[in-house]
Amino acid sequence: MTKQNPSSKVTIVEVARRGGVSLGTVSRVINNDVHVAPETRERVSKVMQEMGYVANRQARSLRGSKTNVIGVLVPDLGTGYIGEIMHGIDTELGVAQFDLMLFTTHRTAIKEANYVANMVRGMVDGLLLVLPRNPADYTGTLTHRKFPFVLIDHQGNSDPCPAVGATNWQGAYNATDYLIKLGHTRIGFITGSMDLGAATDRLDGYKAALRVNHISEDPRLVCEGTFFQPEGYSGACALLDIDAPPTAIFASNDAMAMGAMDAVRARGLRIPEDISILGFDDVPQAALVRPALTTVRQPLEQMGRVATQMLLDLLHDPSKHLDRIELPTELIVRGSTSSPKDKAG
Amino acid sequence: MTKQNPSSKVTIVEVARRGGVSLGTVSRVINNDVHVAPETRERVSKVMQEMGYVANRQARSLRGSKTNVIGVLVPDLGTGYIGEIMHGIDTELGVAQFDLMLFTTHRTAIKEANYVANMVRGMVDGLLLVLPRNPADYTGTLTHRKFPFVLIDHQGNSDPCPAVGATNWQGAYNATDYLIKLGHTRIGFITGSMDLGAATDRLDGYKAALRVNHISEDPRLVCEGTFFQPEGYSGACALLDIDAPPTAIFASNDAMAMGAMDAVRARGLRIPEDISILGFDDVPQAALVRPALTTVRQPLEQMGRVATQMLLDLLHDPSKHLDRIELPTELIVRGSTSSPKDKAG
DNA sequence: TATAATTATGGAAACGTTTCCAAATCAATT
DNA sequence: AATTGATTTGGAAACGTTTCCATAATTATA
Repeated sequence: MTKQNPSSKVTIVEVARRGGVSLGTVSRVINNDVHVAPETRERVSKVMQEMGYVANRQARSLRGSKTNVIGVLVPDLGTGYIGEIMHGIDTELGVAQFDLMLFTTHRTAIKEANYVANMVRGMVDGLLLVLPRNPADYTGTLTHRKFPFVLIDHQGNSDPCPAVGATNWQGAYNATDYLIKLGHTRIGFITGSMDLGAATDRLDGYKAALRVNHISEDPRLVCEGTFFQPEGYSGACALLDIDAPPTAIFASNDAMAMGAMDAVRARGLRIPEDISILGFDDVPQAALVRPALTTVRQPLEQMGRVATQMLLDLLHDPSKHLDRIELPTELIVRGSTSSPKDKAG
Repeated sequence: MTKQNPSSKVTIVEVARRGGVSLGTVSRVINNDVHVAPETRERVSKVMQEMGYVANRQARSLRGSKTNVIGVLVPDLGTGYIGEIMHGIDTELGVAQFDLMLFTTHRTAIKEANYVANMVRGMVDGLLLVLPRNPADYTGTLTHRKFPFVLIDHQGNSDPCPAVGATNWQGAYNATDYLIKLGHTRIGFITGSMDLGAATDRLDGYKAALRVNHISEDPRLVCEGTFFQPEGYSGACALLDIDAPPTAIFASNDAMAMGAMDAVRARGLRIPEDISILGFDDVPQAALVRPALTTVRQPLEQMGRVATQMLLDLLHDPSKHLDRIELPTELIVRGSTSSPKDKAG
């Protein structure tokens, strides 16, 4: 390696001088412009390599008015759920040679909408909004300003806009139907945050499956939560305390399902022999826990990938009109569910 | 609101024209320069507000050669461990008005070192390296180029450089000593990746506590893992299968401890009555699981905060010489540990 | 009142690129 | 040999700031 002076900044003009060409030519070499003689290209390339040239992103962005960076707004990190989505986003951005700027909601809880509208302006070419809480606050502004964005995992209960979600209703329906087919008739349900479309859809899917199978709804079997693990614990406790307790508990996400598993075990009951437990999401941990959790798989990683592709599409052709996409959920049967043991036995 | 034309870009020159002042004056207003008449300041501020002016980050960075962005390199996301650290980083960056660019290692596994050395150049003012695998690859380059960086949670087994860690040895020592004081004499240990300093330190702390308490080491009680949950499961199974199985299992992190809990329960044994389980890290989930996990708390959030402060310090005064900092670990006693039941009983 | 000292403002250069236009080189056609 | 056409290259403007220097305006001092 003959790197000359790695610490001092080597710009395009240095390269031009040393290569005996003009700025324009160097730029053309960098950007693979056709209009440059093979011989020149090679010579300039060699000089760049030797000098350890690295393009200045700000200058490039300033001139070209695109940053090759996309912003991702997440509520927090550290959950398997977000982790999976991020993985998908990250993978797809990697192949497209984009970088990722991370914004977390907890950091600027108050002025979130303003933040999205202003701060981000000029720093990123587009925005991926993961699990937005009240997207109506910004989707209007963003649409109006023609700023490219895609929502991930939020029910478009307002104006239609580019979004990626999963078939929550169908997933919950299938899972409930599966429990019924196993022989369960009293199935407890722990909801998610009912202000989220995903949560209401799952509840509706559950109810629909009961109805279709001619099982009457029992309000005492439905217990409200907000997607956090401790509510799975307390919810399951409440469900086990009613007169005719359920033989299966369907939690609206895996975190609550794991809380429910703990509650069931704390009562000295066995899973799945005494109580079946079913979750939603299929976070990586669901397969690692014992017994492994039967759950409705949301293709989280894929959702991240698809959303990213949509956004890149949008960047490429801003006039393109994209709408909500729903990816299919899938029931993953593992060890936490089985037929109820015979009551008479 | 009298925002004029939010979508078209309003620059400093527009503001200057409309405010009847020069570019320089507008810039001074923006940057709170003292040399501007109060009256002028107010007038210009009002114009900026009316026109919805937002500074262009690239132009600013280009001129000032600082981006107000710091880069964070993480192995992956979605673990509570990383999540906590990120939270700390994020909080501290928030108050300092910095933004966060995220790079994940899994994305560019191969050329990680090159990536750090080049791609990042000019995009960020400094780098936070979380759980770097082989930092020797880049610390050299970074130091040489005088690029500010701080390592988080890696044993400085090579040259001294700015880093934040925790007292792994002491934490493991204390935890083991606690188990011994409870009456345990056969304590199983599941290691982390032995290529990481943190893992070897924990093992050494465990051994030291045994030695001090005159308990002879039994190699069969030490079982190698790499910090992943399934190894906690298989490790615990192996430990339970030996002739005189342990009455307590100390896993090198919480993920493996949870795997071990599953294994113990799968054998029909109770926690902590039959077997005590002890973890390391104190991830949020440790408190949520039942029984709640006794563990050695690493102040992860604080480690993220401290590292960020160090980096910001370094940005402010590049000549400053910072060294490794170790934050104290703390034993958090919860429900997964107790005295061993009397063998004779 | 004239001069010096202070403060506020305007003007222009610079940051490192990209891109457009014009000039120059070269081969091919008449 | 002269004209045309294609290809390669140089030169300069532009992107939106910040910062430095000089000038203008104001106040204080002699």
